[in-house]
Amino acid sequence: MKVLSKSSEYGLRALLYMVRKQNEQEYVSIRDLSEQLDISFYFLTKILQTLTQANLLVSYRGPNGGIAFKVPPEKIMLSDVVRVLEGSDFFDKCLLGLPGCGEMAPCPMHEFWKEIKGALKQEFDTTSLAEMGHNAQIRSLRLIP
Amino acid sequence: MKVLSKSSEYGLRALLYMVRKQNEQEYVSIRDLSEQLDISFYFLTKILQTLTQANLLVSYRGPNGGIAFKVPPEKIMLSDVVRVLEGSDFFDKCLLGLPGCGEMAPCPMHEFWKEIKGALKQEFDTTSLAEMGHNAQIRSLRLIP
DNA sequence: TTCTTTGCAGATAAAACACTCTTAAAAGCG
DNA sequence: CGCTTTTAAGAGTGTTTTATCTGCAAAGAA
Repeated sequence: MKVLSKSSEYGLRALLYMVRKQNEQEYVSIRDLSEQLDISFYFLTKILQTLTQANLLVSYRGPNGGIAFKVPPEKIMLSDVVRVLEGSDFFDKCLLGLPGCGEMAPCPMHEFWKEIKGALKQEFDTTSLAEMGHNAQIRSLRLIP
Repeated sequence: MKVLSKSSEYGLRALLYMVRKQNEQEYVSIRDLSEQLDISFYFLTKILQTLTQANLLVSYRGPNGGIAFKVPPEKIMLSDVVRVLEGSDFFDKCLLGLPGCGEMAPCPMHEFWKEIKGALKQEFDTTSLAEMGHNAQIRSLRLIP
C-alpha cells in the first residue's frame, strides 16, 4: 500500500530528522540532511524548496545556512505536509479513481471508502511532526537502519 | 491519496461490473467490459489475464467466450484482488518507504501507521466483491457517470 | 573585493508506470 | 478444412514520476 509519493516520504523523513536536531543548531543544511538520510541532495533540495514556499520552513543562504522550521513542529500536522507535497485533494479521492464519484453519484465503494478515508484524515490532521519526531531513534530514519 | 494503481482500479471496476451482470450470462467478453467501462481493451485484457492466472477468474476463448468468476464473488475479498494486482506485501509497507522498518527497528511512524494499516487491512479482508457490487448502479462504474 | 558556502530555478536524463500493438492459440461455425 | 471470434503472450510506445545537472543569487569570511 503505497500511500505517499517519494517526495512525501523524503520530505517527512527530513522534517522528522529536523525535529530531533532542532535544539542543536538553528539552520540545518540540506547537504547534511541528504547525507544523514541517504536521500539524493538534488531531489531533497526540490522537496524542501516546496515546503519553504508553502511557509512551513524558512531558508538561509551562505555559510552555516540551511533550513529551519518557520512554524514550530508542534503546530505542523502530518496532513499539512502531505497536502503541500501531494496536493490539497489528497484525502478526497475515489478509491476507483472515478472523477464523477461523490455523494451525488457514488461508486459502489464510495461509502466504504469514505469511512476509511475519514478516519485516516482524522489521524493525519491531529498528529503533529513534533509528536512523531520524538518517537524513535534518528538512525531509524535512515535507509539502512 | 492514491492507494491503488490504475491496474487495481480497472480490475476492481470490471469485477464489480461482473457481479451485477453475473446472472445474465455465463461469460462476459473483455471487449464488452472495456466498452461499457471506458477502459482500454488492451490494458484491461492484461489485468484480467493476471486475475485468471491467480485463479480468481476462468476464461474461455472463441465466439461467446469471455471471462467468468472461478470463485463465487461472495468469497472473493477486496484484499484478494488487491494482493494479486499490487503484490502480496500490499498491507505491510512502511509509510516512509523504509525497507528496514519493522518491529525490530521501527521508524518514528511505525506504531502510528501500523494501527491505521491494520484497520484498513481488516476492512479489505472482510468485504467481498459481492457485497460491494450490489451497492450501486452500474453506470456509476463508468468513467462519466 | 574576491572566494567559499549555501539555497533557488530551470533544463535534462533515467526509471517506473500506463497503455498499445502484433502475433499466436483456442474455440465455434459453415 | 477455412473463417471468424475471442483470450494469451510478449514486444513496443508514451507519459509521469523520480533523479540529476547546470547556472545563478544570496550571504559570510578572508
